[in-house]
Amino acid sequence: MQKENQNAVERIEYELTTLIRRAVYLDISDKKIGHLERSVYLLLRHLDEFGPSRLKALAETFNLDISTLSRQASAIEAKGYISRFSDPTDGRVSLFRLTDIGREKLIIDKKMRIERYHAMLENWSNKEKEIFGELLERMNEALID
Amino acid sequence: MQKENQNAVERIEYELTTLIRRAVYLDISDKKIGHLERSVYLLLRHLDEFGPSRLKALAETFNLDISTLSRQASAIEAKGYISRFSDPTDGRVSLFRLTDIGREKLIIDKKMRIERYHAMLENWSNKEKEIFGELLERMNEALID
DNA sequence: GGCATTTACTTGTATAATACAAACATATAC
DNA sequence: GTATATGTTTGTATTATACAAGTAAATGCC
Repeated sequence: MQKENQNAVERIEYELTTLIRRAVYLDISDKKIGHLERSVYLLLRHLDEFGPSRLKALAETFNLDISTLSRQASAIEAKGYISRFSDPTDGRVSLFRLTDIGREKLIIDKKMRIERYHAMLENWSNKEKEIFGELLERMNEALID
Repeated sequence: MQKENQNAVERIEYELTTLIRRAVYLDISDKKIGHLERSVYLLLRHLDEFGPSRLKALAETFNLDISTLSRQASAIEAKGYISRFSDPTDGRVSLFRLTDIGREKLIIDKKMRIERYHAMLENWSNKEKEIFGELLERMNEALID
């Protein structure tokens, strides 16, 4: 039993390492899903899901330096996908929210991503997809430090 | 049924995107597993598994430009983890193989990675781990273009 | 058998994402 | 009201990457 368990974990380690390499590549290749960079997609998705956020909170969410988020957000703002407004209770804070254009772009890309996944997983049963989603969610929980 | 399927795929899309962000972060953070960079680990692992390889083949394996692999390999060679020798049948080709030190480093890091995964997945049943490994492998198949 | 073309790799250069540190603006504490 | 803390921006350095030019070796063709 110990041995089987060892093998299963070893396989997970191997496959996850491979998956990350392939997925990161896919994201920057010609076959990239949609039009938004992964970082932009994640930021828009976060604002859509959690509402207006400040830089510091976004940096923590994405495990990136605040300066990095500051530049990312400025770039995305320049594209018109998010807009900035001052926190009325604290003049130091910039809050960002999705613009209508940003929401539209997000919806389009999300749709494309989901379609791509549908195609990749077309020969999986519904049950398998459900289980995979659940296990991935648990894996993500486990990845939080 | 269509709806459930849709939700399952949506969840997979969401969780995978999140997983990639977390895993990439983990890899460069203080809590990084082991001592080797992910790229170095992957290269050593590949040489261990498939034997001596040339740059072009490695670049294709990792979906990276040959020039990138050339620099990576030189750096890893300088650390003494791999060594270079000429293909006796083709003087243009450099072949790389693991050195004893490289193999040792690989074994150490692999062990640490597997231990970390063991810890993260400690409350998963053996059956769940097996299924997750299998589904990840199928996902990786699906990610090949 | 020697020149043209192809192949494998290295090196030069540019770009993008990132972190860290310094600067700046605003808020809080005493 | 000044000193300190907080939130953000900007300057600088580093790293990973791609693309293009250069170099060395092999292959093809007459």
